[in-house]
Amino acid sequence: MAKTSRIDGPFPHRVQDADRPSARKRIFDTASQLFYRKGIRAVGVETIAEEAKTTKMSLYRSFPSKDELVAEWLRDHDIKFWQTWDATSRKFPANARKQLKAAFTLLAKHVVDPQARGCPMANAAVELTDKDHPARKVIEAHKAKLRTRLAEMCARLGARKPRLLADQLFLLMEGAQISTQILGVRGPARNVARAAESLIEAQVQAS
Amino acid sequence: MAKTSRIDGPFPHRVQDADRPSARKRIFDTASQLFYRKGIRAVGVETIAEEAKTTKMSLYRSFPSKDELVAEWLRDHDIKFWQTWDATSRKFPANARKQLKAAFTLLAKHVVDPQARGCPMANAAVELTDKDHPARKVIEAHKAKLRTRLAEMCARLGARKPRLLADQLFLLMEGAQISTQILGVRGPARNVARAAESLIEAQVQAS
DNA sequence: GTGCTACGATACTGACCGGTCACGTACACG
DNA sequence: CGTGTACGTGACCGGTCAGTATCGTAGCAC
Repeated sequence: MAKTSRIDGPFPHRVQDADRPSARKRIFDTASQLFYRKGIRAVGVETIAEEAKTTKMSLYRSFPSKDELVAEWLRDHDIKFWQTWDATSRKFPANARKQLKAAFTLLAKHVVDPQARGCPMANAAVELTDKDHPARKVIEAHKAKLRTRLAEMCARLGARKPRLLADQLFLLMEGAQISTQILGVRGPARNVARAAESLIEAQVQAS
Repeated sequence: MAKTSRIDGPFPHRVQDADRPSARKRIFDTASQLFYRKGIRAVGVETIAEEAKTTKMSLYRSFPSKDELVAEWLRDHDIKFWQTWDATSRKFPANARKQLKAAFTLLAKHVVDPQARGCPMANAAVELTDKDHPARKVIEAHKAKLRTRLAEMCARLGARKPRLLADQLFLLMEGAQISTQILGVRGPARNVARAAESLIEAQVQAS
């Protein structure tokens, strides 16, 4: 409850060993990795603290609860996701078709990484079945935004039914993320970009 | 370890109250429901036993461990899944196109059920990150079979690249299952059948 | 110096986890 | 009738869970 610093404190008060990151940052980074790799429920707070070379008390000084730490992790993922998304889009200004293609190329690259374990948001949604878990609204907002953004792009590239095409592309993205976790990098996920191409083509060419 | 009856015993030895199902069956059915609705890790063996109106001991008399109970649940799901699949296919003998369409109609119907929480197999894959969990090989075998079956259908309906189309359809199926858990029945999942139609059409019409 | 801040160490709570042991009993079949 | 089987009861195991309390201390600002 008695929270102190928000992000990392106004500035690092004590630089113990040269530029060792703050306990909060170490905990957050460690938790992010472990949650993604092993799953949320599979990782205890004690494990996080040990792996971050600190103690459970430091964890609870920086985060009100494990659930909030999870939500915080996903909020951070959301921010980084859209940063990457926007950076990729900026490479092709005013060309929604190429922007969309770039997004799928990026996804295809991620999905082929053997380290990858799908989408943190979707995975968390599967694990956290409790409707009022603080992370759930983060997840829902993230995916709703993705859906909207896709629809905007589809509209800009002149799809006949932008929202329909957006939903179809959405399904491909989610499908690719989940299927790597089961059938690996040689599974169906590697054809996600071509599937997107096919769906887009079907909606832009003259019927 | 000391397992006794396989499926339900040769025949019900003791019919306590009229036709009350065996403890094993009650446990299995209860566990199946709870695992699906709340998630695997979220449900303890004690909870299962209570809900099944029996005790933990009866659970461990019928199943060697919780992990094996989970695997058993998924094996059962696999069997029922293919029973439904085959029954649906039989309605359109020698017409792969209609069979495929029927499969997606079935999926679309399931995905619109507000009770549904996606695919038990995929969800389990997300939860059970341990590579040598007994359930993992069940999951992988199930999805590999699905991929193969789709490819066979795509070949039969005359797709130009059957395995590519199968993978694309696979992604749609997985995407629909996962996205209902986040964006609900009004989410992208409701357009899964139309997406499939579009992908199939792109591969059968003259290029 | 004083005070404040960030952090580490350790012990602890109560609840729950998967899994086991020992015992009792109702019922079917020979 | 006795035997075996399926099942219920309740206590129990060691371990882990999230979360808390207490105390000590190193470094900064003033």
